[in-house]
Amino acid sequence: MYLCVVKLEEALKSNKFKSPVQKAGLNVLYTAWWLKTMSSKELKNFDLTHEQYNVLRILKGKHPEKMCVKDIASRMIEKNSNVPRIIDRLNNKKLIKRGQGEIDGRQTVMSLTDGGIKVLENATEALNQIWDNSILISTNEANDLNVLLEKLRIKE
Amino acid sequence: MYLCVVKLEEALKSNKFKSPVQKAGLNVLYTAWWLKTMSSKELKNFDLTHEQYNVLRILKGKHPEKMCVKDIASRMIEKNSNVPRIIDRLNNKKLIKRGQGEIDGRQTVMSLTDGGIKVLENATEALNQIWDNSILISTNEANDLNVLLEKLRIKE
DNA sequence: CATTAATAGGTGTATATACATATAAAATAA
DNA sequence: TTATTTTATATGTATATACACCTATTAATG
Repeated sequence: MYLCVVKLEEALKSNKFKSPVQKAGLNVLYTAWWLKTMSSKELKNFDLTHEQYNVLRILKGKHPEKMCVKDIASRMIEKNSNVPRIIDRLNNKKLIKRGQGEIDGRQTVMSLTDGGIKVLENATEALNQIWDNSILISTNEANDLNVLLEKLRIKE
Repeated sequence: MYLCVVKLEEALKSNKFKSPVQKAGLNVLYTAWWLKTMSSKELKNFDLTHEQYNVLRILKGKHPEKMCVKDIASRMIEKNSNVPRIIDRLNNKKLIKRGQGEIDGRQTVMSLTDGGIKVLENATEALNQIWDNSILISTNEANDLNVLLEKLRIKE
């Protein structure tokens, strides 16, 4: 199974990398796909996509305060996510409630419903378990990884 | 601009991470988005998406040999890519030519056209330059990153 | 105040992802 | 050889991404 492949060379059936730096970039892309696929499989049990889960998690951070679309968007991992449409789907499933902003009439504001909180809690527990069981690096290694990834993203 | 944000805490406007390991996972996801967005902006100049470029690059690896859909799919970074449809678009743009497999009649086989080679070369040059200018880690750091990412993907 | 500019969000389109199902050819078993 | 299973690919659908453009407000400016 693809999810168990370790070496990037095996995963991409290639060992022609321009440089260790290019390989690291491809390795980040592949690892992200690996993480996302693993998470999505679990979230499917809760009828959630990765992005829908992400919006619920963000709303939880301010609960019971309401948040507007822009605030949510700025906290998404993938910044080009189309939040209004993800919101639509969560609203259809009654996991959030949505209304007009009272101070600023342009804003659409939303907050979790009780059902949304419940689903989020269960999904989070399942997801944490999957990550704990599947990501077997040590805390020190995780810290090193965080340093390197942030170094990678530095632009002068 | 988002693309210049360094710290994950800033990027996600959050500093509530369950653990360094969880943060590392989110960091991988965010860094992948960062890399993809940067690359896509450049590829747009060549009327290519990231995935279309990926297929061209894979075909180049065997050129002038033909490759079938399955072979291409197995080399994609994102394994759930729907290769037949990406192929369709490359074929419409005449960057590849497509035909029936001669040995195995089920297969669709394709290879780069001269135009495809040209576009790929130009896009690759531009992309390499962007990566070289934007990813400023050292070779040693890249090697460390590769080790850590592969460690992260180990399942028992 | 009236006009103009900026902002928040909605909507449309092309492409991609994730996954289920369909179809035809090939491999295998009976 | 015929029937069955497997394999390679195509296709359909729901959701997401990336981005352009539209509308309603709010903010800024003369």
